[in-house]
Amino acid sequence: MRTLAKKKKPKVATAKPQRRSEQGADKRELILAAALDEFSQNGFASARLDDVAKRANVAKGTIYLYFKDKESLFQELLRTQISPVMGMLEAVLAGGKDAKPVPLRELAHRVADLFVEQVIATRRKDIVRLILTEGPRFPKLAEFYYREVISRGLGALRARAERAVKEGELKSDALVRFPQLIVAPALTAIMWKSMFDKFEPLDAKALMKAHIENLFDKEERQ
Amino acid sequence: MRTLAKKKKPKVATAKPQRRSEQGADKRELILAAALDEFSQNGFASARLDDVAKRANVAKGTIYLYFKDKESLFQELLRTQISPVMGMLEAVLAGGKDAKPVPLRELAHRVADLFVEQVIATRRKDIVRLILTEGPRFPKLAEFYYREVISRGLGALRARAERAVKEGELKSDALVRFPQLIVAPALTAIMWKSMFDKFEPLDAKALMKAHIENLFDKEERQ
DNA sequence: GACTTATGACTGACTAGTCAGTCATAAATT
DNA sequence: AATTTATGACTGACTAGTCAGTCATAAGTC
Repeated sequence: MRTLAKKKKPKVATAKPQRRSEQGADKRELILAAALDEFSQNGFASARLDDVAKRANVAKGTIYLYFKDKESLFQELLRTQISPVMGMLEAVLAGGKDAKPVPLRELAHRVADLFVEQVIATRRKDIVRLILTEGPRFPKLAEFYYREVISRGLGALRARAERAVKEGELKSDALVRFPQLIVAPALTAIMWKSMFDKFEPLDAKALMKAHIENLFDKEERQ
Repeated sequence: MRTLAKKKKPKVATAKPQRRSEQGADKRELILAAALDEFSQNGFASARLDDVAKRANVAKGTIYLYFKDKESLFQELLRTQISPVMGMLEAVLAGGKDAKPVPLRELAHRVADLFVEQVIATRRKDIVRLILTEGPRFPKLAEFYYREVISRGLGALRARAERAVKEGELKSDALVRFPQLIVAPALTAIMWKSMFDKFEPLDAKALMKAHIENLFDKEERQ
């Protein structure tokens, strides 16, 4: 028995694809990509690590050099893949914090565009779907997401909605009480695309646009 | 192999809790109820039929007297539990078909109430969640739902929205193009309740009310 | 710079455990 | 006693996780 095998995670700090097999895209990334495919196709329980390994062109044991077990691989996948989006989201929400205040309506369009382009149109939508579908069975994950993504995102939206009410951009406080209403159609779009798109394709961008116009248009129609 | 086991379904027509063990709620129903618990707690793949049997106070073999296999049990569960709701829904949507036309706004409130009371507040919300989460892995099921529930429901909503536009109740055709927008928050509420309710409880009824007011309120504000 | 030794990333056959589905037998019913 | 309904021990397919061994490369030695 290898006495040190416990906390392995080699190269965690370097991030360089070093030595042996120079084309060597980092194995870790290969495995994560393969895992996304398998998990989003089969769900956590039915996904086989043998298949992940095969897809990543790696032996099964290699997975265990980089991840403690199946669940760690899964959770790490879901955690790491969202942070870039959160970064962008925060940038968008912050934009206009200082100088001229961007109207909430404009902000909503930007957030929607970001979401459509960076999530719904990419494989990240599968990440979101996995969180929605497997979340209830992984309390740690649900808590992480609530803390890091949901409460932050909705908190920011709520703050902007509050300001919009004060400044007269919004007449109703519905969005302050339920900022979820701003993003609800985005979730619906994700679920739709993964189940019903083959029967009736959905234009997510148009959907979000129509939704936001619904929320704001009438405000301005005197 | 029992040659008849294929299309078994004993007593399928009677629907009476008959004979033996007079407290005897029909075994079939017992099994379905237990299955809902296990499946919604663990998902299809991780749910164990041993546990379903235990919960239903029945031997494992008994399950196979009533259902062909695990997947049949699952699919039948999801199919049968929604039809009563569809019945109610159709009643609501038909109400006002003949005499005085109920405004779409009023209709939306009724649909929302129905959904909140009959689905979100009950164990049926778990049925919907299972459909959303497992649907992609059961194409037959997804197709069934699209055909029997989604396209019908959205079709009805779309027709009413069209009329509302013609009659001036709605200024925008957004709801005609995307009737999904009417129900999106309901799905969000279901997902929220199963993942985040313990961190931040959501008042689904108030959410739906705020949403519908958002959609219609401003139309009428001169 | 050739030759030897050391390293550790990588492999995949193997183990131990799980669970859907079966079936010989028993109980209940008619 | 014949038939229907129920039981639960059992089987076999499947898979997460392990670990002894391999080998490409790096480091040390002359």
